[in-house]
Amino acid sequence: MENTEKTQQFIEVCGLYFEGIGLTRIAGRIIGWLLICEPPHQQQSELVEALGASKSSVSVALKDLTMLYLVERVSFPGDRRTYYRTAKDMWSRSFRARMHQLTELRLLSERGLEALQDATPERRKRLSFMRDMNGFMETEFPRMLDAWDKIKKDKGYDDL
Amino acid sequence: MENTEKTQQFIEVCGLYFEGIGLTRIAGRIIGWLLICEPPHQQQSELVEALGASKSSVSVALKDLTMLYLVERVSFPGDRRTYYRTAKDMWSRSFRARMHQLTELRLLSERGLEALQDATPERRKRLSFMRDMNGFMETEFPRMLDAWDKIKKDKGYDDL
DNA sequence: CGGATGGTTCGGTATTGACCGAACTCAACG
DNA sequence: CGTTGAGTTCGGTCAATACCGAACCATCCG
Repeated sequence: MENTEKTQQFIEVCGLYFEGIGLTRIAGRIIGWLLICEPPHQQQSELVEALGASKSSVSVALKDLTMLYLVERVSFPGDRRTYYRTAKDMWSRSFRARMHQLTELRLLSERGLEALQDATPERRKRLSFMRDMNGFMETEFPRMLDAWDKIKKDKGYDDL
Repeated sequence: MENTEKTQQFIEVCGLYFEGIGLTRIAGRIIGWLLICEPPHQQQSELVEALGASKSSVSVALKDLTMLYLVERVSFPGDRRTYYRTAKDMWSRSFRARMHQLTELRLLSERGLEALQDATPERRKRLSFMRDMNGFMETEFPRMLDAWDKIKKDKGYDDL
């Protein structure tokens, strides 16, 4: 497959971005590549080729990405090879993952409040605020996702 | 200041949480401590004492946290020491930081689309979707924050 | 049974960076 | 002045981990 200067850059920036949010650089590059490649499903050897990474790195990165539901495995009848492509719900999935951080924060605040059970309301205020704000976001977030789901259909993105 | 088993645990969990989202463990512990301490403003030496960390680590962690607007410096007339406390807007600040990640993702997708200028719409679809979804979230997110801002007032959290 | 192809696991290397202790700077005060 | 306290900067150490190459496993063909 062709590989222009610009696509190459795109892949690198992807690598850096996803590395920045906690994945590895190679995993990020894989995502980048899977976002632009044709066809959209690729086998490991193709990724190795396209990214100039080692078989082993690609193998483990794909396993991680699959675990995170960012990438999914695909197979075709009469072909024993495994292909990979960006997962159907990868984006809403990662939004939900982020939402989960909200929950963690709320739980954290509740834990703190428990530790300060007998303290004055004034002292507990910082934690109460933290709990309430994250609780609010926790309920609003799914609303946003639902709203997007509707728009998504209208825009003809059903299959993504 | 007293330091029970439970508060100690809270601080450690905070350390781990914030380490998990990209800060250092010590920075996380500082946040944890500043969320529950009395008075809510502390000087470096008190943090060193409370957390059992070194002066240097606390110094650099506080600098980082201050740069990120998660913690702010406070001073009092007639007292030349510097105190630190959780920043007034630390939570909305970190929400906005997260929102910024949405923007980065959208820009990333636009970069990819540019690289695929001459490709078929079908091939560009993955990136178009990514751009549109993040764009949508980018506009909805501030709405959520505004909504919270109103509720916040009603709940008597004006000063946080 | 080879042998080729596709993929995983393992050991080692090299980089990164968090943290600490010690040395240093700077003020204020005796 | 020197001393004390508050804070920063520097150098070094230690732990974590991303990545690679090589060895290994499995499955299908001739």
